[in-house]
Amino acid sequence: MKEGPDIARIASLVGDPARANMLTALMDGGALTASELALEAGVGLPTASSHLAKLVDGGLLKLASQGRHRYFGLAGPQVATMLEALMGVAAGAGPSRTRPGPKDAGMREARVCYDHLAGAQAVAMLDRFLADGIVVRDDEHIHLGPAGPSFFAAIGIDTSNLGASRRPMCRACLDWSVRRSHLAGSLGAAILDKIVAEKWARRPSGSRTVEFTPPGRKAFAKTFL
Amino acid sequence: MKEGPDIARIASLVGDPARANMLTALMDGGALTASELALEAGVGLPTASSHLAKLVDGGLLKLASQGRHRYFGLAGPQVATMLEALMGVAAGAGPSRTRPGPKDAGMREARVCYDHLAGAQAVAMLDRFLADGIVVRDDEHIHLGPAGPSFFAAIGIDTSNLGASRRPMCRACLDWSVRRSHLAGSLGAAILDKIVAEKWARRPSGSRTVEFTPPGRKAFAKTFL
DNA sequence: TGCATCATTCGATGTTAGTCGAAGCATCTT
DNA sequence: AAGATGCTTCGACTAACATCGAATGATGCA
Repeated sequence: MKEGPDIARIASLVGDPARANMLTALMDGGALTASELALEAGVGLPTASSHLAKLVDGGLLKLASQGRHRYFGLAGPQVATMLEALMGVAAGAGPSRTRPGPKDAGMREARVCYDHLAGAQAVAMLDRFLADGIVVRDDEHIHLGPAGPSFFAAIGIDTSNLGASRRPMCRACLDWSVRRSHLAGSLGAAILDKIVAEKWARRPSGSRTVEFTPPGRKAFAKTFL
Repeated sequence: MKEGPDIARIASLVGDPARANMLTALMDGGALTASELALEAGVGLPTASSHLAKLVDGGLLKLASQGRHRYFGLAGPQVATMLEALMGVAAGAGPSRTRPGPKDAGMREARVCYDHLAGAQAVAMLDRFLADGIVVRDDEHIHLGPAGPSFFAAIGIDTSNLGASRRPMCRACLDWSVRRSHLAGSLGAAILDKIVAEKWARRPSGSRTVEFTPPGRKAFAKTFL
């Protein structure tokens, strides 16, 4: 009767509210200490420690000990993708979706997903990339298209460098708010880096939203849309 | 502190082993009755009923009452996508990544997925069907192709009969071990029936593996590959 | 070396939720 | 109408686990 990977084991890890809060707090790709995560989850320090041990043991979190601080972060991009997929179902199937506040609207528009851009802007960007042959989609995988290298070279992103790492350059990541895919992988990360480096947008601390400045939004649209 | 969709709510739904088994059993997009799902999950009927009520209430399953039967199926493709993402993390981050035993190897090669063949052999079979125009794929749906009726008639499967049922004849089912699609639906079931009827393979009780006999494997390859 | 900070472990408590037997509904068949 | 089948509800039991207070361990600083 048991077939395939043990899905219940890791789903139950995410199933606890305290742990779920910790995981969502880490979805921006950063790493936090146990105390910070305890505050984030709204539980005491011993409780948080117990939860974190389980998450690390379960392979969802990776632990980086630095001196007396112990930083916890998501184990990898796959975990972030899984959490986004969960959010997509939760948003659609939620019982009574509390009306989206202004902050929530910003989240739908542009936010950080692990280390790349997500939200309506990110989905529109991938659409344009596909339309212009900058990337091509092969079933589930995404590859650099014929127009890709020159396009990215023109804006200062060296694609030949990105392929060197063992990490895939392009990946499709399902957007929970738009319910369509956006671009993840090292290329997606490089694009977010550029947006921040050019000061087109800023990332308020304590939130995943990405707030474009008025001129920054124009520049982003001109370059990527 | 609470932000975004209630991810823990639905993760905890998947977090119970019995419910997880039910959901994976429904990943081919088909619909099963409460009794069948109880058997699938390895729990009693009252327990299964309780679980199913929670899954429907949580928006993961949709219920189709037909007479005294009540068919449960996944609420939508997003749910399947989410489960797939969970499997991806579970397969990669699972601590019990024990070396695949002989039984597991058999599972990857050929197994039963509800009522049709799955595994490497099934994926190869669908590839051949697509290559020869026996079936054609239209985005997500699969239809009988121009060469289909005569092909199946030659081996004793009457395709005009299969369309009569309310159940779709062809359906794509994602294979968790190969990560590509194989053929489900009543046609897939008919093929598995033929394999068993011809005694090309046997199905050990208590397992989903399909064990081909040496001559049976040859006959299967000659006919379907 | 001593003190302060950060984090984990231990023990105890309370709540939640999965489980099944028996009974109750609803539907189809004869 | 009577029986059979499929499923749900009720009630009680059990087990797992989240939670916190207090104590212990680990690290860095003065």
